[in-house]
Amino acid sequence: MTRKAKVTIQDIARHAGVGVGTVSRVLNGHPSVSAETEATVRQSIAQLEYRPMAAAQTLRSRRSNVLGFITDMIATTPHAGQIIRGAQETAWHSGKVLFLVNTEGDPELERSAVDVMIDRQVDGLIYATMFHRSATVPSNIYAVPTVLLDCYVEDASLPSVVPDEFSGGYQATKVLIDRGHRRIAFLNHVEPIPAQRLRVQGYQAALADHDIPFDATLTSEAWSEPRGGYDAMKTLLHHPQRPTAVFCFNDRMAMGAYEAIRQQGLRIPQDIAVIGYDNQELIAANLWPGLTTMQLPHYEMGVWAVEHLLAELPATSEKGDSAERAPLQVKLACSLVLRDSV
Amino acid sequence: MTRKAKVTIQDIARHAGVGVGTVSRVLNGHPSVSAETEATVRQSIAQLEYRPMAAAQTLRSRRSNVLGFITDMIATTPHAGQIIRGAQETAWHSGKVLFLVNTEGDPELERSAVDVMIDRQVDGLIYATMFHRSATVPSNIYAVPTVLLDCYVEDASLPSVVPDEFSGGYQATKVLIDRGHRRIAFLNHVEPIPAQRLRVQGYQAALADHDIPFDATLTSEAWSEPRGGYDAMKTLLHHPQRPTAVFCFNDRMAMGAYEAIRQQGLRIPQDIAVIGYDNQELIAANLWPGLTTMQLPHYEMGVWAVEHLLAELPATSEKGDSAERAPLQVKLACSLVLRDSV
DNA sequence: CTGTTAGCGCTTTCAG
DNA sequence: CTGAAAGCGCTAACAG
Repeated sequence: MTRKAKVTIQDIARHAGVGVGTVSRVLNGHPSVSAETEATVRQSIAQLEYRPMAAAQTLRSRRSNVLGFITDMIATTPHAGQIIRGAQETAWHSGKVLFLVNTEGDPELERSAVDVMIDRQVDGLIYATMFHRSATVPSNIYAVPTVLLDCYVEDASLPSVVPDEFSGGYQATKVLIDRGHRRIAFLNHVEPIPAQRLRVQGYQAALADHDIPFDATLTSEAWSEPRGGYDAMKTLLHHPQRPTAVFCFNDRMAMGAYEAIRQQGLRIPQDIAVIGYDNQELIAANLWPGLTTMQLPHYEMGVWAVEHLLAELPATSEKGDSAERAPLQVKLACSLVLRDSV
Repeated sequence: MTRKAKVTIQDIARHAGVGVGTVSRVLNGHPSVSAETEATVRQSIAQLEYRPMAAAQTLRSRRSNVLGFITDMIATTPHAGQIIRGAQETAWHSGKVLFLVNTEGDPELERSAVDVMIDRQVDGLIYATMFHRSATVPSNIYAVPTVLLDCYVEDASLPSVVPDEFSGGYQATKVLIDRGHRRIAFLNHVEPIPAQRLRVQGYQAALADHDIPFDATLTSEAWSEPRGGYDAMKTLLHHPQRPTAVFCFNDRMAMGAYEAIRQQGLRIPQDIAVIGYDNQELIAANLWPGLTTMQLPHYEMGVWAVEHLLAELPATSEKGDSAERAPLQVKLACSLVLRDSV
């Protein structure tokens, strides 16, 4: 294997008969280069297959064109993929690449992950969690432009993007209402996480907007697993005035609800309509009948995070200290995935 | 925000009263430094909270301590997470970090991803696919130490690590045989991919080893989805000599098989034992009864890939041109996940 | 064992 | 508009 020596900017300069400065200028799209010179240079670049060495650029310019992605989620959830994909694709289209570190949520690891990112001069950082929640970030993260994904800090000192759980809960409920249902049960998760609080609020708001009185006996809380959904649904099925529809906190609970409903000899959606949340393909698409559910904006959050990060970056090098405005706290809409359970 | 000036190796040298070379030496664990000097230097480093700048190190030493991870899979499968996690964690423990690029399998994108990796001086590359298959890699990948993950190139010119599908098929079948079953059906996938070919071979081998004649009427092929499993199972259930156990190509098919079995009023595992493949938590753990299945070595493949890559890297800088031995083609075992369906 | 000295490849003044 | 020159922070080769 011939050790093909690295082609440097010097080689291009020589080949094109110009100075290295000029080559650098065309490389960086600097305006003050005559069209003619630029053409020559570009040709040399193409001919010698020159590719600038990132480390040298970073050393000199202090910008790496790398974004750090720190998360606690890779292992745990199939959602992770979409978030990362959204982030990575968006970054790629801007000529950036992603450093990925999975911390499993270990604070010490998070801190050193941030340090490592800083050592590598990342242009910005994305801190993502595996489910929508309040987060505590390592303090050193403030040294780098950062956006929080699927989480937020209580003091809103960092921009963040999360799903709009309230409107998701509202929408899901409205689908049921629009189908003519009036007795709509809600099987909620037990832990007081944002999704748990907000989805049920959306549910109540939708009810209120359609003059349906809220009936507390139609709601219950359980672990958001098939088993929890099964148990909760079973109980609900014995309600003196059985609901005609049920909104489940997530698809896993819906899976359990399906089982309870089936065991009772009832049909979905004729006897009871079911709607879930999360659109976990493996469950939702494969249940019978297919589960109508709400899709979380994973991909979109990944996109937003990177776009926002890039927008915040100092356009040129030293100038324009950002206007110190309050960090955006963005909510992205969840979308309805219609199948056959309503 | 006070723009805290970067602490450089110069500052440390000055602070510790030594030359920069010495500082660099302790940083890189070079042996020829007196314990005393080293202590002083380390103290200065700690005191000034010095952290070396990666770009400068890379520029000078030509090693970035970064590994590239190119894949077509992020979006598509929940398996991806485990592979990435295995790779990332292993890399992290060796002080490396991962560049992640998802190509969706687009060859042109793959090629430029490799170029970008090279520009960034990655120490090595992992090329991972979303399911075990033969791959065609961009030719420029040969410029960097690379290991293939969950795929291989036909000419075996690159090291690769894949699951041992044959032994997995064997094991799964043996579990059934050990439970006393003799009429064991096999619901295979239709596409001629390695898993499809090898799992059934393992199945046949296990049968043969236990003096059970292979009965072709007990095997069938369908799309590896719940629907395919459902249909195939339904047919099988009308077999004049009904099987007492069924080995499904994957958990999705098993899911369909469950439905067919239930509709027939049969019980799992009393009337028919079922074993799947993939251990897709969402399905396998939540089916009732819990599905016994084979776990693919995702995490382990990630670990292996990184370890192998690191082992191949030139230990020092220029020396030791690797012995040009044939690239390893490794198979990693699948493991049994016992639940209640057998 | 350790200080000094070249650069690594590139960007960015500073003069023309 | 463009060439020349000065480093960015670090490592490695070379003298001591």
